[in-house]
Amino acid sequence: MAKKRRMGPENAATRIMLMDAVEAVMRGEGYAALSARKVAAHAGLKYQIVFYYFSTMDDLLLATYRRRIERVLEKIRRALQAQRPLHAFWEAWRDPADAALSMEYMALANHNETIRAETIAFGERIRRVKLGSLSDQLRRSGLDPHVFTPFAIAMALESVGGILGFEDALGISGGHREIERIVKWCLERLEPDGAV
Amino acid sequence: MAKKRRMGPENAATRIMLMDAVEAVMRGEGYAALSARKVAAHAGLKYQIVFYYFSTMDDLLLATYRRRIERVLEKIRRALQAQRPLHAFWEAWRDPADAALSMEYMALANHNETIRAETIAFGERIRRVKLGSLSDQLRRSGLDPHVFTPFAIAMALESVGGILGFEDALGISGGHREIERIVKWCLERLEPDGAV
DNA sequence: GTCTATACACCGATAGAC
DNA sequence: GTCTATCGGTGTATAGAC
Repeated sequence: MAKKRRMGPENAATRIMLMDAVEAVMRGEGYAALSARKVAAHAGLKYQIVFYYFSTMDDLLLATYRRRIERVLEKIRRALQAQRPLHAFWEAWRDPADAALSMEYMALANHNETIRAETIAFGERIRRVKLGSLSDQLRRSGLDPHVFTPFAIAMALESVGGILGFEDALGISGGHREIERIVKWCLERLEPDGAV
Repeated sequence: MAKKRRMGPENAATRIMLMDAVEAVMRGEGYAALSARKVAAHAGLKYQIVFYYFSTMDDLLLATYRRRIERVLEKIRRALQAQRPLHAFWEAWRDPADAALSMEYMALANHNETIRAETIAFGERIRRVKLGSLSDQLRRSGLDPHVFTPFAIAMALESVGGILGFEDALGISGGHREIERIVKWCLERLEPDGAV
């Protein structure tokens, strides 16, 4: 795996800047536009620097994706520790800022083997985090616990929130207030205001 | 717009083959891998033929996307004319075969202006089709019609079905049976079996 | 209708200078 | 740590032969 070429340290500031640049390029122009030249230019450097810190472009992409996964997991964990976890989860996920980037990585996962493997593992970890936090919360909702499982509810919120965020990012807004209303209605039933 | 270069007719068989090839490449390798060379090779021809039928690569992509939009709309229309429209819609949308391709176009819409415009217009048309078909069906469900509007329900099904299809395509299956159960439970309430 | 020939830009990656 | 120089490969697009 390791190339003979000499490589920079893992904790260098430039290394971080390059990963930031990857996300900036992906957000703005999509993963197809990713290139060592563009990434380095975004950081104000010559493109060869990329290969000093990362052995291949794929390595750079993977490192950036892993960093993002940790950040997203942390965001979810924090939301699930709120007084009303489902409400917090919904608000966090609905953010359109990350929707475009998520979509990009999802498309990428379909044909890039390393990103795919990472995405599947990511899915497993998300599932575990959700299950651990929501089980107790839902027992008092009065709904059939064999139908409305914590994971099912979390995934429904995640799916609808994700699509909503994507459409917002795209400039579509038709029908969104309707959706918000139905989601809020459901959340209120699952997590009543006073019931701590 | 029109280039001076001579161009082939709109109804040529090769033209269709090239659009088929675009979808095949996008499914297998993603939109980043799209190139005149790969598309033509997939059709067993030299890459220059692409520029005989399409003035630019962007033109080819747009024509292929428009064809797909019409097909998807037709699929939805057919589903909504079934005895139980929501059930049919769910089954149709859950198909993982198209999930990868949809994801690809969604990511593309975020930074390709022509695809974005087409996607927004597509969203409007879908909305109209749904509203026209589902309004009557839902009046007898006994649920608050101000909360459970036809469009909101259709979008919920669409979102969850889409994510499920994507995960299936990726090889993730954890939790899917749970989701299926909750969706089926909801559908059964909204569209009881005997109630034609 | 499809091909060869040609143009020029950009890509990832390496070796070695400073 | 970052640069210059250089490599072969691939990309879009055009002109013109068959």
